[in-house]
Amino acid sequence: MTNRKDNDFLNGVPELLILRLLARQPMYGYELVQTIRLTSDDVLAFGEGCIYPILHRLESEGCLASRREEVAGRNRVVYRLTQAGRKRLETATARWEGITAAVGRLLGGGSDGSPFMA
Amino acid sequence: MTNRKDNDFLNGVPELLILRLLARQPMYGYELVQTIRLTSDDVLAFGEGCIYPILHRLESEGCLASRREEVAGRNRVVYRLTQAGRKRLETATARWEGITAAVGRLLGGGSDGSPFMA
DNA sequence: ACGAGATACCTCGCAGCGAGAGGTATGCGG
DNA sequence: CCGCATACCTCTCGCTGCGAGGTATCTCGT
Repeated sequence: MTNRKDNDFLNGVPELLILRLLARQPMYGYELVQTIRLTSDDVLAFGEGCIYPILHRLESEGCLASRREEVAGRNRVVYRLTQAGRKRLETATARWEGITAAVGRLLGGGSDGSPFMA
Repeated sequence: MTNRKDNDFLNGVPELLILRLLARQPMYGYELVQTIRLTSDDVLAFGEGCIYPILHRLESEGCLASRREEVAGRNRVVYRLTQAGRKRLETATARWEGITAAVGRLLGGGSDGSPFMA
């Protein structure tokens, strides 16, 4: 109401996290959503409408493989990382680290002025 | 070619960096663009079409104050942070740190499984 | 027995933001 | 004198995450 958005502020991050979590162990969509929300203490709270499309896209790109599982009459689609997915995770991680490092440099940057027209 | 985009991957970050740089010292738009690009070794390279609108918006929101400067026949609009801007910088910084911390936790997270359905 | 809520999957449309192209003007170096 | 760097600006496009909406089953409290 007061503010248009409350938590936004990211980009490509959902994909990175999905990749990373699936590298650790196979999981299903709903579990990923909860895990991200719980582990981050609600700082990161991607809706299912954000996660599922990414899952489908990553699978169609060969980064994930899925397998249906029947647990207590409930249908789960469990995803695991493929080799291509592992590769994708590496580049995504590197990118993220590069960005946070750069932002950190700008943020923490000493009292010295800008390198432009020094 | 291969990939549609080469460097995207952020959100709200430009605003944060502008705020932070202006907290250090007053600067003009073009200088901000160059400083961010140079300091980050081209990792972060926001175009002018990204920076100027943010500058205008932040000023209209009272976070920045501008002053025209005539240097060698060249017109510069120098911005400085207001008190409100300082406040905004604080919350934006806190937000960014919260997010990177959360992502780091997810990324580095030990071998222990998800806290969901432990 | 029944309804609410959690589990589990899915899709669609909106809105915000950054990217990039395009546009103006001046000063300086080759 | 042409082009590049400086310096400002605006507009449109496309991507992506958000929220709302939709289905179905199982469980727990009442």
